[in-house]
Amino acid sequence: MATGGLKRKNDSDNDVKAKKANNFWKGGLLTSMNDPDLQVFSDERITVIKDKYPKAKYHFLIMPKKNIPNLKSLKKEDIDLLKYMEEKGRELSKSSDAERQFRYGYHSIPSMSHLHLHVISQDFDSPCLKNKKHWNSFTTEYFIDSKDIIKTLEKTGKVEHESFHFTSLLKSDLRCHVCKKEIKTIPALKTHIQQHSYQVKTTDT
DNA sequence: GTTCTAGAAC
DNA sequence: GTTCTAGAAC
Repeated sequence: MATGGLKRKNDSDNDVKAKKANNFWKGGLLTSMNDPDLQVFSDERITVIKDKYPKAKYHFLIMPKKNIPNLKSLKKEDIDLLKYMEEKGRELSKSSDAERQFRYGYHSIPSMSHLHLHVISQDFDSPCLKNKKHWNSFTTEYFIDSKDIIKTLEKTGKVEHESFHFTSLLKSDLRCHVCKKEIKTIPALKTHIQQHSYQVKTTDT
């Protein structure tokens, strides 16, 4: 049928347009980098912004000015830059709240383009933390410590991993990051972690 | 990455 | 009936 062929062509055109429109958000970090409301620090090598949808009381993103799309594009020559980013992150968390526990790391499979180091306090106390993917992306091995990335890069000259393993981690059962207890739902988990709020301070360990 | 919302789970 | 999750977004 003639209309059949025409319809298919229009559909595929629309698919291409839709895909473009639907993927536009992936570049959002480049816009956020230059947003004065989000930017907290900038020098010749890096820009630091507040995460637009923070998943804890303190949640920063540290990005190189140099265009590094993802972990896979890292080269040995970037080791100093990665160390500098982590160091800046530690300074920043100390000046934000020296008593609070933080982690410094990368998502194994980030949603957005442009390499970004997460600097995130371990209270996970935020209305923007809403679902299983949010939780598991910061509390399972999906979150890779900066130190481990640097170690791997130093040892092997690259950072690569099997994506299926990490994708499946996002679907893991919810577990408290402090006491490892399994909690059935996000609302129950959010209530539960409040009782650990004193433990995610670094003063009395 | 978020928003929206259908329908699963309770 | 309400809470909660999970998949589409043209």
